[in-house]
Amino acid sequence: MSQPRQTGRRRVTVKDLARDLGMSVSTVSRAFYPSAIIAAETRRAVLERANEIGYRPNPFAQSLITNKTQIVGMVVSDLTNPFYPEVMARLTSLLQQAGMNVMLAAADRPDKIDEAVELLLTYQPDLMIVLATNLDSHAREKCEDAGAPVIFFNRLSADGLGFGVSCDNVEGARLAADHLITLGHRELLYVSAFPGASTNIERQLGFCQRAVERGLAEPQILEAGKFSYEAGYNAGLSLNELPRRPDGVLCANDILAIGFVEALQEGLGLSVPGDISVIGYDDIAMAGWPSHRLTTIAQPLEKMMAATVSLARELAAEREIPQKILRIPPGPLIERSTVRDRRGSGDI
Amino acid sequence: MSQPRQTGRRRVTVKDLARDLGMSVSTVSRAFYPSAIIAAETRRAVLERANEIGYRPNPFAQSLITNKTQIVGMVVSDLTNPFYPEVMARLTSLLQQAGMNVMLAAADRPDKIDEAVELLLTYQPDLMIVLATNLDSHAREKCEDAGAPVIFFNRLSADGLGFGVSCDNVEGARLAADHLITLGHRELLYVSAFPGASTNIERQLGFCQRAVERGLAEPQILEAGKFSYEAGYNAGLSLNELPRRPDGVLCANDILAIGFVEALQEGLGLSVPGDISVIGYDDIAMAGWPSHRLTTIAQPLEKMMAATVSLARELAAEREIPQKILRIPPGPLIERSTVRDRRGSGDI
DNA sequence: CTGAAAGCGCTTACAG
DNA sequence: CTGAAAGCGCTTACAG
Repeated sequence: MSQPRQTGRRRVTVKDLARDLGMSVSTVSRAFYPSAIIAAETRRAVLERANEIGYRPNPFAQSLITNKTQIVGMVVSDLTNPFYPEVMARLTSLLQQAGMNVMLAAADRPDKIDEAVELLLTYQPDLMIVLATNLDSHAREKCEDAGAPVIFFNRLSADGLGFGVSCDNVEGARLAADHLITLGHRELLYVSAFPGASTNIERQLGFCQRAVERGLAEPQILEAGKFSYEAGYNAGLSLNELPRRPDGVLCANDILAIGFVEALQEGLGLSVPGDISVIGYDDIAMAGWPSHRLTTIAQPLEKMMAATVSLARELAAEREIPQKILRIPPGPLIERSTVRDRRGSGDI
Repeated sequence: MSQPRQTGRRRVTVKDLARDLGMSVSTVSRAFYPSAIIAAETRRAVLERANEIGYRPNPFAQSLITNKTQIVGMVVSDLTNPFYPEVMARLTSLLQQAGMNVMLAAADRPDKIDEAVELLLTYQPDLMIVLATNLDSHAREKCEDAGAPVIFFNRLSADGLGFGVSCDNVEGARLAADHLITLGHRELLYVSAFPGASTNIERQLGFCQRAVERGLAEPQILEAGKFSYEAGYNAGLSLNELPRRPDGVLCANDILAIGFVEALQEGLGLSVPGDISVIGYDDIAMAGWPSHRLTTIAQPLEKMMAATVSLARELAAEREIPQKILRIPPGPLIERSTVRDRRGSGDI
């Protein structure tokens, strides 16, 4: 049963299959390329027999010639935000169904991501997908020089170059502002995460913009610094340092919001939504748990992933594609229990 | 700046480097193999120049000859348990530092994992690591036949074959039982997750075993069915169907415990630890959040990962290694706020 | 210690 | 439509 590993039966090659079929290797090889010129009957025979004896072209040998690897590199760094692991698994699964394989580049510290990418590049991925972190322009250029265009998922490259798939965060944040304002909130706050992240920038922009459009003062900003539970918690603890006590807040994302709310409740003894209303962004599974019941803006995840996969297919086919940013409309606002109706509660 | 992709500068090859140095390709090639026979000075010169002009051996061409790919396949399925994403990222990072690259096989449904593995196998990984899911014996054999031994992380193969790295779950669960019993709990319950998972089986075993050793009745068992928040929540809701009301419970893992506790509190209006004490297993970050403050048995994660990486290195070096299971002693019991001292509270 | 040559498993002009 | 040949970028006996 479990033979010594060495002995593992030798992989079957084109030669074996060709001999078996009494054909040349050229012909056999052609059967695997839909656009190759070969008799239909011959192709059928080859494919059938290949299946029987378990032949699959060796992708390494293939890529030596075609310069395509069917490998997509996935760059991740901080998987602490529960939004990403699921995306990662689903995306990988979809990509595999499309015949591509994903290779990972990971680093504990964002500044060490460069090395990881470099190693990955060695395998000449057809393209890269960046998740849960960012790539500086230098690293992005390195990828492109190596022939691998990069797709930024749920975030844009700082310099606006590269491909991108993300939802309309400005619009999503406006939804949040509208919800709060309509329900009578008058003193708004935005809890900011990593200041350089496009998602953060856009959400802040949409939220503030909509607030002044509707006649409120410019919302206050609290810098949490990162998209994490801890950052949200610490931000919550520092609420009292703000010049004015807010009654409605949008956090840069759900995990931040969850930490923020807990700090308000446990640390400051405030009630959410009694004293303050809080909205998140993403609609991660946890946001629906009884312990959080966080009102939030959903991400159009299915559409974002589908867009990413179809972009990946195009890119892998090496059609010359101009860089572009795909914008998906934001998901709806999901009402749960962290926002209260403050109309007629005695404010102006 | 951003030239058309086609034009990307051609990758530099051994030939280029050899010509540049005025040496043969054989010599240049040898410089990259520590065990190859080559003059020290020659090697230095080659390596230095390679670095300057950015030459790296093409791993595809290499593997065609060496039959080693430096690729480790990572099989994942359900990333819903927060225990795994971090392991995945850290492990990948460590493996990369050791010069290996990880390729992912993912599936939404566990029963579709086979296809994903098959596709991955095409790239002839040197070994496989199975995370957050299981592989049936058939799939495992397929991997081994393809020359890729498999390491099960935090779980054992159902048939006990393959390599494994996991903590001593029996011992960990005994710790939990001891803690509960010493603090005066008398009616114990084990909340079981996926019945076939070795972790689940071992934890149940250790817990029950220790309880009867210390003179208690055999603990009751509640079947949650999966390692997930939802499963734990539903199990919690069905607490009243148990013949006897437990006062101390061990859940198969943290995420299950968190769901379980929330159901008790929100659904049944019980107090934890007032009415019932609950212990988890893993010590995921979330267990320490103010909203949960879950008492739990920590996993010796660092050691488990280090053991996995060193096993991976051995396996990649193709030394003939007999299959073995690495057992790490469990981490300590972390006391937080879901267990109460019941001594002298009026029981027997 | 170094170089010329064969060969890994494939694809793809080039003839026929 | 099919086959023989060259070649992708490497490594590794084999001579020297």
